[in-house]
Amino acid sequence: MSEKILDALDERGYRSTAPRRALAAAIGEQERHFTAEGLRTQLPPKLGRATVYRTLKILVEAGVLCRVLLEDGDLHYQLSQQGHHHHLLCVHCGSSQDLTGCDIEDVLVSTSSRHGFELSGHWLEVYGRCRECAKNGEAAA
Amino acid sequence: MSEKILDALDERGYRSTAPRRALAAAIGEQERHFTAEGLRTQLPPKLGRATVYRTLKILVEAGVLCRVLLEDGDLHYQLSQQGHHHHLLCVHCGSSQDLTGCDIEDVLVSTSSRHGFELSGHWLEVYGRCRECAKNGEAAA
DNA sequence: TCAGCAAAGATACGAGGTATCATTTACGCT
DNA sequence: AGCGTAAATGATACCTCGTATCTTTGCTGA
Repeated sequence: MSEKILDALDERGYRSTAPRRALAAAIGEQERHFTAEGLRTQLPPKLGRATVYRTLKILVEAGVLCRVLLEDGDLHYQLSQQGHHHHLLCVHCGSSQDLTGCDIEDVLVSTSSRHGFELSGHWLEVYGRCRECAKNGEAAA
Repeated sequence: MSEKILDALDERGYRSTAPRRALAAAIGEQERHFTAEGLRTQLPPKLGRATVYRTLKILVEAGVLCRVLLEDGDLHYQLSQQGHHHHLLCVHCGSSQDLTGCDIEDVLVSTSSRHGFELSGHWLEVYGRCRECAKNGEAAA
């Protein structure tokens, strides 16, 4: 996984450095969406704060990572599908799945045009319970 | 307009104070979504920063205001329709319209359930050009 | 191998927001 | 109307997240 990240950097002309390799490795180990500061705690303290933020920014621009907006407004990061997609965020266990084949585009276009609105983009996050938590929750919720 | 804000506070048992009346009046005058700091510049400097943030928070919880997420990640506030709705944000002139009668709910429910996901909420912002800007833009864009 | 430029790390800064706490003020009660 | 109490305020300190600056380090192509 971390190789894919490093390759993406390489392709864009970014240099391969020790801090970036450490970051790529750490990101590869994340099982969930994560924050910049959370990631930092899993890295050598030597690795500067600015470097973490700089690298995350680059990776988002490169499409390797995407931002995830949690229900409480916290901004997290996670490995991304290429291209446009949305997230199903489980409010119970915190997991997330990517929602590809998003058919809301069509609805949005037609709804917007009814308002005379010429659509150029949108941001959507979906909150709820994932399959696992919904199943377990039937008894406990 | 500001009376409606004050009434909403009263209904919830909040006291009517001079700072709150000033805030309500200022909010009533906003023609667009605004930020906490932007609002503050239109208020007597005497009025504390904490008071502004505290009051905005209360008003969001009361449903009087809603948060608007701009495309660049900035968080703004604006007077809200009661209940669930979304925003059409014009990236050109900065205006916003509320999008009621949102038919994406149905699409979301069915799409989510295909993933075994039990939907509880969502956050959607739509970006594009409003009728005015689209019209003027045909020549200039 | 070494010059040049990208990147790192340290640090300071800034925005936006919250916690604390002493003082002030609204308002229900009599 | 006056009073006691709890709520609200304003000042201030603090926190988080992120960016700007600047010197030093180190990757990489010729």
